[in-house]
Amino acid sequence: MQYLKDEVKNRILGSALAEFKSMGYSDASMRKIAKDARVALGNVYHYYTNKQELFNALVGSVYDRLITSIQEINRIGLKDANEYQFMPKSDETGYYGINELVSTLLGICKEHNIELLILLDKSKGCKSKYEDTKQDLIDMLDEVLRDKMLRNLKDSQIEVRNPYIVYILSASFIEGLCNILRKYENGSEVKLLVDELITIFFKDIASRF
Amino acid sequence: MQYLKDEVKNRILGSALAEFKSMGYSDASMRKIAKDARVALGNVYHYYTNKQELFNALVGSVYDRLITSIQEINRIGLKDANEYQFMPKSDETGYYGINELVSTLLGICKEHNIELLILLDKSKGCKSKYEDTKQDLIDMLDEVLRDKMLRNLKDSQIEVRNPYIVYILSASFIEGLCNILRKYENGSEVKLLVDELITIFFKDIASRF
Amino acid sequence: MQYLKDEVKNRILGSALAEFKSMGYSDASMRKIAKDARVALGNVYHYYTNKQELFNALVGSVYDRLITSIQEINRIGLKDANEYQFMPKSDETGYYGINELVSTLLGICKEHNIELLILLDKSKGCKSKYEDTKQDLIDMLDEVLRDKMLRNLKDSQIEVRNPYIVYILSASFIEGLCNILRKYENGSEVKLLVDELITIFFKDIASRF
Amino acid sequence: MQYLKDEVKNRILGSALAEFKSMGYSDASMRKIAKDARVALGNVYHYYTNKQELFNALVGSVYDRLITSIQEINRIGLKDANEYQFMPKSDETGYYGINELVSTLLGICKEHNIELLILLDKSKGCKSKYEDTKQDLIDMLDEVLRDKMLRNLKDSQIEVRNPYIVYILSASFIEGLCNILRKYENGSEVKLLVDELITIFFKDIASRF
DNA sequence: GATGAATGAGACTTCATTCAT
DNA sequence: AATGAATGAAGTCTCATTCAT
Repeated sequence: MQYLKDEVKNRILGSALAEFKSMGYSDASMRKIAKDARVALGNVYHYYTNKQELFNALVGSVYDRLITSIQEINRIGLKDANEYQFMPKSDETGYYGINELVSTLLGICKEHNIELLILLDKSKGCKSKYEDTKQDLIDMLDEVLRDKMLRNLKDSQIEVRNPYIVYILSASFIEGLCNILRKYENGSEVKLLVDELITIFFKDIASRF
Repeated sequence: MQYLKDEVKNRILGSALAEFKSMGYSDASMRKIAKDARVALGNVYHYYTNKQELFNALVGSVYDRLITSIQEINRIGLKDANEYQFMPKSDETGYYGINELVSTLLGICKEHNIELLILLDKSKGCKSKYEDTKQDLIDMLDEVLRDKMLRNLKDSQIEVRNPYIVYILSASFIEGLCNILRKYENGSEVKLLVDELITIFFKDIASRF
Repeated sequence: MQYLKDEVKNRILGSALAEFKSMGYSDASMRKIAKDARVALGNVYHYYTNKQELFNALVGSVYDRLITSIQEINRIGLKDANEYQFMPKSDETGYYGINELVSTLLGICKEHNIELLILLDKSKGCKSKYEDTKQDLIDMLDEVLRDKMLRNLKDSQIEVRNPYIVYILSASFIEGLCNILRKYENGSEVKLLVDELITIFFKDIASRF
Repeated sequence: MQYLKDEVKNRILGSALAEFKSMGYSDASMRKIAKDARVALGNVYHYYTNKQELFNALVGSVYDRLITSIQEINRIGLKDANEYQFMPKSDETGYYGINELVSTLLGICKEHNIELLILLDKSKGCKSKYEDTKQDLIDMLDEVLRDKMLRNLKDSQIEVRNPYIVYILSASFIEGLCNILRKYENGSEVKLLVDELITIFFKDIASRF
């Protein structure tokens, strides 16, 4: 029976993944999820307490992995920032910690491309921590960039009039990531595009301020 | 009574603006709009036939203005594209027609910042032309950039592996605009930030491919 | 001011007449009545307490006149019935009291054709005595016919298996009247058609049982 | 569960039948239907998509059967009419095709008396083909009678002043049918009364013009 | 008297969730 | 475990009636 159970569970998860992806959390229908999974509606509730739990089952681990990485990068970033005066980083090679973030995201994408997209772009209305994932990601990138990029610019005597431009840049970059995820489910093409995106966004960035 | 009428109308519009902004079209509640406007539910329908009409009253004129500009820019852009072989544009000065688009958006922003944001980011589910505004804007920018930027790059012997990167860039830029709108309701600060955003995105862009 | 008042009142009544006729009581809209009368909605309620009162103002006198006649005919009919054994009526000339009913109806029609139609056919949902007018009329006709026609038939040795057929005949006849009223607003054509209808229904009726 | 389902379905249908019969389509309340069926409101929508579908479930098959017959009779009637000059029908035996119509109606009545009544008399406002059933029936009868009866009268040198009298007769007859349906739910009594009604309406009709 | 904005109950309908089998 | 019927709250919208001006 354990075998059957897992098989049903996976059908539900697969069906839910598709529904959440195409409809978003709020407009996703439990009925449709059950139907597409060829499972009775009530049975979905045997496996998952409610819509939120089902959503959690799909994106929870991806969320945890992502948040952990974010915090880790933030922690290291902060440390680096403290050491900054002794060891300025080149903007050419390191892009201020973005690589770490991106490699985390790419790692997640390999197997959980859609879950990541749902988390970032389809979680509106789910009334839980997940709803803020995209914002958290943007904030984290913003923070890292402020710590590092702004210091670099300051060293180069370049004045940044309104630091909110960094936030906007972060948000735009994350949106770029989302669009790549929307278009490509295949990991390798994602990687190529993300690399291009990083270059376009951050190469020689100091010269554009 | 005329005074009262306008006052109530404005309360409804204000309440609706806030509700649509925070909830999006689909999740916005007519009940809540009425309540926040301190007006009986039925009275909202005295002023606006239905939810769609209320939405239309908020964003309709902004939409018309925006679409007109988009079509105008596309028309001119197409003409330029046809003349392209004789007179290549510099990417430094013109930024490929983005300035025209942005000046339109800035004009709208001066007085209808939030309406524009709703149109671009909160219209999902409204089942009308408004629903696609953001996509239309991105597509238009994508088209302009393909026409002009890709030709410039080709002339410079720079090969673009996957032209979808242009679309991603367009979407990211529009997202940047949205974020500026989200943050600043004041027109002049918006203008400064948008100018910075254009520079960061498009200055020397050829060198980053 | 009295002049104005009557003028407005008449506009309301005229508008209401048209609305009740085309929509029936339940589906008639007070808003439309006010609008068509070029009168503010609230003002309708100055002249008439509510929808029922407005309906009453239109059809009340017609109803009273009709009911009075019905009762009168019933009373006489009953008297005739009691005298019946001494003075049998011919079915050819008298049609069992139908002429009296019809002449009442025709009298009403001359000036209140539409009111009569509304009373008979458009009063559903008004939750008052008016709602049953048609039924009352049918019942009255049924009663008269039972008193007289059935006795005549019995005298002629004709057995009527199920006396309910008399009720059905009455209802059909009244329906015929309603259709004439629906089609013709002009009194003289109504009269001609009603006479034909009486003939078709009641001439030689004994021979058709 | 299958038992339960049918039982509930029947309760809903029964409750709806009663509500539509007494209130008519427009004034029928889904809440009341649910309540009288001892079922949650939402559950009614589990069985029937909406009010119209519920109405359709009640009267749809009856409507189809009726319309099919009407068209069939019209088709045959037309053929007869074309052959008329060579073979005039007696009004005594055939009653101009009414028998065919009536036998159809009687067949329907045996099991779907109330549904037929609702279709003919309570469908106002349902915004579908059903709304015109009674009118269709009257028109069909009117057409048949004009084709045949009026020709017969003409042959007999009887002049019909206003042919609308035929329409009135048709409508009255249909109303008679409706009244029989209203009174008797039992099929055999219906048949007897309808036969009487036909005789009273159409026997020797030429002599009454 | 006159205006029309304002009210609120009730209409149909949807859907996440619960429950009886 | 599995089913899908059943529930009920909340959604949008309508309309007779009331109320402030």
